[in-house]
Amino acid sequence: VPELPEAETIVRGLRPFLLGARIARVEVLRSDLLDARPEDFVSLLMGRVIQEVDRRGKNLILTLGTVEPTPPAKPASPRPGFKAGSAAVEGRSGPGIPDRTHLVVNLGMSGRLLLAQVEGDTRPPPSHPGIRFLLTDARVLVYDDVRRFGRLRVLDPAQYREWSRTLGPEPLSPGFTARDLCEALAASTTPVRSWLLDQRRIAGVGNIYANEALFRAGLDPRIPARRIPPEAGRRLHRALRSVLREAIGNQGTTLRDYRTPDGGEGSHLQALRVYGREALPCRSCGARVERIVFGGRSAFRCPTCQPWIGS
DNA sequence: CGTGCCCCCTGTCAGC
DNA sequence: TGCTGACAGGGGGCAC
Repeated sequence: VPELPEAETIVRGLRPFLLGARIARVEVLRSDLLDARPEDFVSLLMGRVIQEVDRRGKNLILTLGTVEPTPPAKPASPRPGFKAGSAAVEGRSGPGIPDRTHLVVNLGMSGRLLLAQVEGDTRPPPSHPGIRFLLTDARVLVYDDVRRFGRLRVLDPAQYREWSRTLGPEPLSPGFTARDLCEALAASTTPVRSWLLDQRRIAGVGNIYANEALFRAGLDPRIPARRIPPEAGRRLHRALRSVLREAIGNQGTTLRDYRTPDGGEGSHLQALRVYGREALPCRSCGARVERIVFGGRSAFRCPTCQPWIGS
């Protein structure tokens, strides 16, 4: 489910509860969720403290700090000339263990990151737990995923930068301009809906918001990217940003699996203009919305509001 | 390198 | 009621 607005909602919901928490133990129940060997995955996370909770495209990013130095059992009297810290500050990190690591969580179609064992929690327990992160305060962060299309990986800072570089710009960042979009569109012949889904081009857009943005911009999803004139490219830029912002305001779109961190549903479903509305009247002109399948996925289009451009 | 197709996996729903 | 096929928010691998 999770596209950018859903990932953003999850991050905002979890952040206040996770910052500063320490991972005491990690249980891998479904190792096919990992690329790494389970024992390596676990050892990279054990004892670490969650310092940041963020998002990159559709991915959730937990930045984990070095283990805090364990206080010595008996306070050793500092010897003269002892440099405070060099060993202690590194904590348990030794050769090959970086100070900071990033846990990258791709939720696939049905992944959820849930905080369980919380005081007074009445939500049903995770139905398909895949990875359990046991925190030192007895709470448990659970990665739950019915279809197991999700992936979790731990990257050191250099690997993280390299991975992040393979993703396109964040569509909501101020640095992502209409001009950038127009120039990038001009370089490809692929249908614009497929173009928008490619994470290397823009990070975070999935099938729902690609279709919704194209409706708002008045563009047929099948138009080759490079045939979109600059004027329409600017409309698409504005449409993308507005639909993503509105969806975040609505806490995302719950079609089926997606839930906000507190177990609620995102309310953007009712705001959708074309996605999933095959044969229903266009909200703007009343014409029948049509479903077109290409690139192996459904696209939705109002035939009058989204005319084919030139040919 | 870019593009299109298949597959990963489970659940749900429409149609017979 | 039960079976079968289509389809679902994603993305990696492979052939062309």
